[in-house]
Amino acid sequence: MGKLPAEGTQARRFGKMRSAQSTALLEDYAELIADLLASEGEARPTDIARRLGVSHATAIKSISRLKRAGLATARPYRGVFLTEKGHALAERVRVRHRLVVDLLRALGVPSEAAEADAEGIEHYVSETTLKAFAQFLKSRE
Amino acid sequence: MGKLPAEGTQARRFGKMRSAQSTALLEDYAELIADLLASEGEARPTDIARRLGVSHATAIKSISRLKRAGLATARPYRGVFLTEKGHALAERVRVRHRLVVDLLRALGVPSEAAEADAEGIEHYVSETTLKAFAQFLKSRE
DNA sequence: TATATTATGTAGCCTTGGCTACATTTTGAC
DNA sequence: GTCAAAATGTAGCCAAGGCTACATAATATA
Repeated sequence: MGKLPAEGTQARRFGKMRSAQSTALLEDYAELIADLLASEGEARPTDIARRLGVSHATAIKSISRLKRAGLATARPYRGVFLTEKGHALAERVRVRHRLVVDLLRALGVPSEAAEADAEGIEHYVSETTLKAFAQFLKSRE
Repeated sequence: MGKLPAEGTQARRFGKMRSAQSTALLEDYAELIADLLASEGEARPTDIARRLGVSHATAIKSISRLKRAGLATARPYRGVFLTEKGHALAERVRVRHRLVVDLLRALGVPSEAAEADAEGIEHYVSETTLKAFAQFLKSRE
């Protein structure tokens, strides 16, 4: 059976997980907005909503959270843009996403599953683990 | 840049992620309750709360969700038990957790980071990816 | 046994992140 | 330039999952 870790250790792990969970959504929005800006030249709430599979009302509400977090700016009827901080986050997320997908692929996970699973996994991978992933991929070349 | 996947594909991936997110907590509770039952002979709300790092009130509320989901039973002041369904879930989660930790370790992630990250990652690993993990580990022996 | 401590349970509040329904603004087609 | 369609925004609802504060039950100790 899963021999129990010390109470404090276990509580700390779960706490870390909960905080990762709360930033996961912001990360996804930032990454998607960056992608839309790059490929379409603009990021409109309706497109964001369609791509995330949520209602436009939900997307708009989340966008205002991004604004509150200092990650995005948006004026009514004028699309969404990322702040410096938002761009930096999006870039970090993009790199991490790529790394997770590449690792899964290297382990023999089919592309579609790798892309889909990475969407969830990426938010919970620590720097330490990311380094190990990169190392492993490099050693494989 | 992250070339955008087709709209529908992307929306489906995010939807899957959201549904995984909503079961993650139930999975964690089931696993922890199983561990406590195995090692202590009982699973008390206060212990569960301490191990998850939440208040006992939060734990009790979550336990009632487990009951509603048919995963657990509990009578006032008498501890928490798992139903058949709850046990089955806990067992599946335990196996998956082990596999994820072992894989991370095999990739060179230090134990503590592997255990901590697995806590978040495990909920988002598909059957397909799990199989690939097992295969990879086997090929390494 | 009486009492203090600990565990459990309840109530009520908050934020997040979904939704629908409705109002308003912009845009595009005539 | 008008008017219909599409996009955007607002309001209000819900459940999940946190919390604190308070009440009650069980247990351990003097």
